[in-house]
Amino acid sequence: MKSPSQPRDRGIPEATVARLPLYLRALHGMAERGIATVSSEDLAGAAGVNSAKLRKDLSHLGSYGTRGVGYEVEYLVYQISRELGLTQDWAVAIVGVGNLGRALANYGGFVSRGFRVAALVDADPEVVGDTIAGLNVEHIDDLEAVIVRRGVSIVVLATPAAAAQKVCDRVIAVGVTSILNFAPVVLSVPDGVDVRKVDLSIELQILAFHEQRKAGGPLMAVDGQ
Amino acid sequence: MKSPSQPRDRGIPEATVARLPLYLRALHGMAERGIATVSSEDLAGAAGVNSAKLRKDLSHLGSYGTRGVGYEVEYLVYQISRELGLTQDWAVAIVGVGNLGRALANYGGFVSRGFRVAALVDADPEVVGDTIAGLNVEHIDDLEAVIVRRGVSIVVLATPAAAAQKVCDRVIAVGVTSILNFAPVVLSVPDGVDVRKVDLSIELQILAFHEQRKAGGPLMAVDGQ
DNA sequence: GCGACTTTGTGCATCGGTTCACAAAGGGAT
DNA sequence: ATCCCTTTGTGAACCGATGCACAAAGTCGC
Repeated sequence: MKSPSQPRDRGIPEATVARLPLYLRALHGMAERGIATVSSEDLAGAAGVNSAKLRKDLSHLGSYGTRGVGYEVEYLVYQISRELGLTQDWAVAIVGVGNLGRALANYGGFVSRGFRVAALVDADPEVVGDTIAGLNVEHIDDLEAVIVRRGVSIVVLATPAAAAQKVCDRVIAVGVTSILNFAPVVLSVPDGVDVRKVDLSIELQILAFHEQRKAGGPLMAVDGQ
Repeated sequence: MKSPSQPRDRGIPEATVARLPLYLRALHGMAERGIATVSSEDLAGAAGVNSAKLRKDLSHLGSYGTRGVGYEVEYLVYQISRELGLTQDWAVAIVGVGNLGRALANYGGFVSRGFRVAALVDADPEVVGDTIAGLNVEHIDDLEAVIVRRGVSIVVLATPAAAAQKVCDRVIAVGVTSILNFAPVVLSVPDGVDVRKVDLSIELQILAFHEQRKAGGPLMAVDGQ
């Protein structure tokens, strides 16, 4: 009783969602090299995952493969893009134009498909008014107005830790529900708001942990207790 | 028959390892504010996790709490730091000094404790020889020599996608087993090498997915098939 | 010194995610 | 038209992580 070739399941597992962009990237590469169809085995290889997992992931979107053949690259690109919401474009605001914010603004790669940096905002009068990556840096006092005027729906927080929660509260107050946080703080947000965090320091610490393990475990402390 | 107050379990769950830096950050904040002891409830709150989870995480390191009281902040900071390997300092090399690499080099915050940027490497003759964040940028041809000479054990890849795998192979060849990858590619590495990846584009795509859901699900395509 | 109170550490049930392994489905050759 | 080969889609077992709920352990006041 299931209609075939239709996205049916509204509830896609979070782990699957996190991998879809990976598949999409691999597929884009294949499309560029003129590959028309791909098997789950090959695509999984390119994305660095297990083929069974890939098939199960894709099965959550619908039945888009052909048994005995594989998946049509272009079609799959479209389906995944649509599922991820990349067929529309998203206006992103970057708040905090320090080292990192500036790098993000200039880093063309990450706004490749579907995303557009629509505003830069900072508190430092020294940088407000500057043009970075073709955009005028606006003052933090105008935060709400800028968000609304530019139709921003995703905010990237690249402020100092101390300012992040405040900015976060303000953008949520004007309806933003998606935040990418680079500040090293745990943001507290109401239900319905998604926060993803990127913390370089944490990543390094995790690496250090494993590195230490490989080097022979935590040093046995000489002190008895 | 278990010795109390000793780190006993050599196998700490990966999920726990990923949260330890979070606890550590919260604890540092508390130490600075002069808080001497903290309950699992409070610490969990500050780290944004459930208190049962926090207690179970800490229990993997040993029995460092006092029932009826809580955890001693300074002591716990030390134990977690030691477990994560932050009592020694780690020399980090940043390969690729473009927008992002430069921002990372200048971003003092993330090298706060235990980490030290020991080398910057790039392929562009234009930037080789420049001084960034007090460090001389060295040429990619000298990559291996620099890694060895400076005792680098963690490499941060901030190169263009096309160059990442090559650099990765080379640093692994001279013994590096911990890599933090910012390039949007899936690195293939031998067993025993840890790679963690940070991909801004992927994070945005995940946010877009949820944002679209909130806005009423993927648009029902008008075309029948 | 004792009892009430607080908070840890953990056994257990549960859940989401991964992996295996195979039946079902399609394509292509003869 | 039929058979064989390839590859998908998925049922089911497994595995790690989560969260509840409580006994054990310790503190503090009297």
